[in-house]
Amino acid sequence: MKAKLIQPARAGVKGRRELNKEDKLRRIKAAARSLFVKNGYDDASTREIAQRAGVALGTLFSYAANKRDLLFLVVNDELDEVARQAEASVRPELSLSENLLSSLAHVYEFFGREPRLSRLILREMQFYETGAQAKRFGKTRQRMRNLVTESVRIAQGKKEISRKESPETIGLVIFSIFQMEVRRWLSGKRIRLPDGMADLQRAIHVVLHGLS
Amino acid sequence: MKAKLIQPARAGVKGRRELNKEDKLRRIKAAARSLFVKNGYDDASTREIAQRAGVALGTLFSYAANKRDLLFLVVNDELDEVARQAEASVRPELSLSENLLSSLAHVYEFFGREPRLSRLILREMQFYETGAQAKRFGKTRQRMRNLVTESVRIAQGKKEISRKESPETIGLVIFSIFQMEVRRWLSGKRIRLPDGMADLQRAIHVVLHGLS
DNA sequence: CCATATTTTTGAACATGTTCAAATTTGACG
DNA sequence: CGTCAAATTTGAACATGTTCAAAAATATGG
Repeated sequence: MKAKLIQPARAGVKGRRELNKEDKLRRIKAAARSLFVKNGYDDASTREIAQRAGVALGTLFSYAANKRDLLFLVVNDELDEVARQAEASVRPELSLSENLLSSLAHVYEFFGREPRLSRLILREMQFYETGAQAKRFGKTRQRMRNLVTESVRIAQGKKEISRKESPETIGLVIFSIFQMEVRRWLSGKRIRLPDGMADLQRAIHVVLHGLS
Repeated sequence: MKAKLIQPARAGVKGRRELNKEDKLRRIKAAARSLFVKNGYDDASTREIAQRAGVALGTLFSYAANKRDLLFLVVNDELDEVARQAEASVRPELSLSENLLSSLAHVYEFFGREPRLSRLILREMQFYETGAQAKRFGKTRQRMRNLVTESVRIAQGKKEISRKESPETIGLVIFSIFQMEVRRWLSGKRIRLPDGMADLQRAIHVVLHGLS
């Protein structure tokens, strides 16, 4: 392993090289996004994406390891922002149900914006772990799962729910339900936010109030 | 729509044509299965599958609409059998927890047999609805979901659990948890049946006994 | 500004999924 | 068996994801 021979001239000063890269990345993201949405994953060709971004075909693959990674490249920034909003919406004074629904509403809103793209994401993310962008995606999902667990912990602290089970176990159950509900919602013909949230609320209600 | 001009000579008598098709289908299934398991989905080439099955490349695509359908072609028979076993294991005299775990154990056993293939199935099935084999897969999944709902109905009939929620709603919640647990199990490094079942049991326990 | 090293871009080349017109095989009927 | 029509198979042809050696662009040091 050789050390890098060249460092940026001065911190905070961007050379031509860095500026060009940033601009290319922006163009590639925009081109990929619009074609994924317009044509779907399989019918969005890398050649057309490259052309629309104004770069050669090979350049695409120096910005994303492969086509799947290109998909994650498109959405990872947006998902980070969604996770941030979700985290910000948790309040200790609210009930568990209220906290869960207000956090997860941000995710529903995001996935509902481009259902077609969202289906691609949910399909391609399954068991996909290699590639820088996929790793980043996994981190964001973990943040969401931790957020649910944290809401559970708060509720247990207020004795709103039993402490017989660990917050991690309960959080995992709720997060599982959430993930499958989102998939079910996006599988439907008409994708309306209130319908999806109502189904989610009903499912969470079953867990919170139990079957005894 | 023209009616078929030619019918089999006599019912129950198979001509050369039909026999050849059956044999080719068997060979194609076997070849596809072994290469999917050995190389994974992406690295199992249709050319190599065709060669191993002793047919031309084009023939493959008259037996399966596309590569994904080829994957389902491989497992649909086995999954039908799994669903049958799961249905047969439900007994009215058992507790809900016992019924659920003994049904779903058959599915765990199946997916645990070839984890690599199972991951492919779970990934490729998401939001995939076109193609004959995919449709058949969906039917089998629905059977499993109905089975869970039926176990819930039995438990409600015996007043083992509350009737405040419909069996469908409760069944969906449990089925969601099951589906995500299987995925989580198959994502792990070491895939051991007892571990997976223990996690599933813990998750189901949370729902059954609630958080009040 | 020049020479040189490093980074970045390029597109031809390759491998693979899928299509389809032509060739082959099979079945029906005299 | 010979003839014809339908079903089935074939593999060349095409489009697409991905690689990589060569070319171009940029930074560094004199």
